Amino acid sequence: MEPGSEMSTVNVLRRDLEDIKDCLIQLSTKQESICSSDILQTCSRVDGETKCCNSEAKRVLTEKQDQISFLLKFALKKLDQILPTATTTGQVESASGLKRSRPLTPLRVCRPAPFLLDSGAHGNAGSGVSSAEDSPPASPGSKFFKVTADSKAPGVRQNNPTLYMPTATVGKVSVEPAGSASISTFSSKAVVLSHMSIKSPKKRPNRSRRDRNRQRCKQTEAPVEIQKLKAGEQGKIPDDGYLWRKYGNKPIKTASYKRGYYKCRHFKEMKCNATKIVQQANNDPTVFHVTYKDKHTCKQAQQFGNGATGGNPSADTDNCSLADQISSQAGADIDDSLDFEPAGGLEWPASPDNSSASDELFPQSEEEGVVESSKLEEQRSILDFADDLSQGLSQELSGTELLQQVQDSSLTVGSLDSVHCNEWQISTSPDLKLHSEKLHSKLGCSDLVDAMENMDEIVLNASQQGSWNFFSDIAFWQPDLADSCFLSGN
DNA sequence: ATCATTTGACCTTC
DNA sequence: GAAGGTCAAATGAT
Repeated sequence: MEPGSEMSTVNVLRRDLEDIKDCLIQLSTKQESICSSDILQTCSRVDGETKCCNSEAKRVLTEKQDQISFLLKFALKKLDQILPTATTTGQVESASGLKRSRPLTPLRVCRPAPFLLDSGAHGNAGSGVSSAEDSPPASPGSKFFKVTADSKAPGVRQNNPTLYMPTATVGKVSVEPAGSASISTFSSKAVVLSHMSIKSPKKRPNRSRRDRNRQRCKQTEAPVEIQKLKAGEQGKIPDDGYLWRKYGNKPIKTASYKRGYYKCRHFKEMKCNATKIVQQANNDPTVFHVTYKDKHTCKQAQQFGNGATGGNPSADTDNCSLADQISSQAGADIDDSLDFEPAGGLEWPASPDNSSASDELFPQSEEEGVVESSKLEEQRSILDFADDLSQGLSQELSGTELLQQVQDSSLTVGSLDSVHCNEWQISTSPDLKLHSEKLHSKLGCSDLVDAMENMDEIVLNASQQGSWNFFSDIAFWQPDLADSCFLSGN
């Protein structure tokens, strides 16, 4: 891939994130309207005065409210952190004269209505203090679980006694049914042999320590790129266009699936050091996290132009960048996002060595080029968590779903009927429709849920085009960002 | 026979 | 000692 086209993909990704963020802000407004809407005020008042309101329905609604509030806050915070860091890019951007087309929208956090808080389940009843700020719901069946300070999850630090995260895998904390440990046959033969005091017939000649260190040193200096790819045909590992040879397969303690190790097929005759490690995602077997190390120096690199470390030649051969795809979707109406491109014909800085352009944008901190496995794990954790967040948002941020739940919960008191709900939906968010249309024209999606799903697609497309570094490099460039994304509170 | 994959020993790091 | 990465013999597929 040409560095320029990769950068334009990153630009598009940024714009999409900004749009999604704007949409989230709109929804936050909507959520605030939920909290203060006459409908719920009426419900609460009636409940307080006549006790005729369906308390179970209110509890469900409250829980939903809390979850939405928390997710909104989390998403906004995450996006707020990603966007300014990604678009500011420190010296790089200022040096190249890049300017934002519009200022970042300040973070807005919705507080659920105090009157909705039950004293039993959620506490803070009547206190006027938001529960979403301090204690997201953790009721049975909730999408949240509690992480204590001694957790090994990334982002969990001392002095942060409690935080809440969506369920499923987060860092090294995973929620799995007891007894689900995989049965490994690894080293079984060795165990038997050692039991029988028989030494394994396999014996490799010892390499000198200096040679091994030299090799390891060479490996750790290799540039690393993480991509997240969808399964190929029949659920097999995705084809990235390069020819690889598998040289290892290992069960990993924290992974449900074995990790595959691949070398460039020309590693011998052309001394190509490119390798990749393929790990199937725990929660979604159709998703593969592929870690590319070192560049192809073989004929494949010449054939495909070898932009990124592992690269994705098939994406290069598409001759159609993500920007092109979205532009074609949006037709002529790209509007103000166009001036987000480098002004004055300036190009994004290209990597002199033709490696991933985002290496320049998001330089690795500390010892440059040295990638520790723990950081890779952290990146994977972040990617997994992004999945969870996206899924959670898709499920929870549906206003219509919430409305449906209200309507389905036998709340027939006073004005809480479908007509008023619909009116409320229209009236409380006057800009939502406009924004949705904008999103629709740009991304081909009609509402926030679609937007979030589309985000996955965008990210997937970007990853296939070698731009996954946009996210993964953020974790390297600013590791604390990954941490802070997980923290609740201010 | 050749090539690719699997397997488990060996290695380093933590 | 556990865990993960790599090597090369063993095995399987064509």
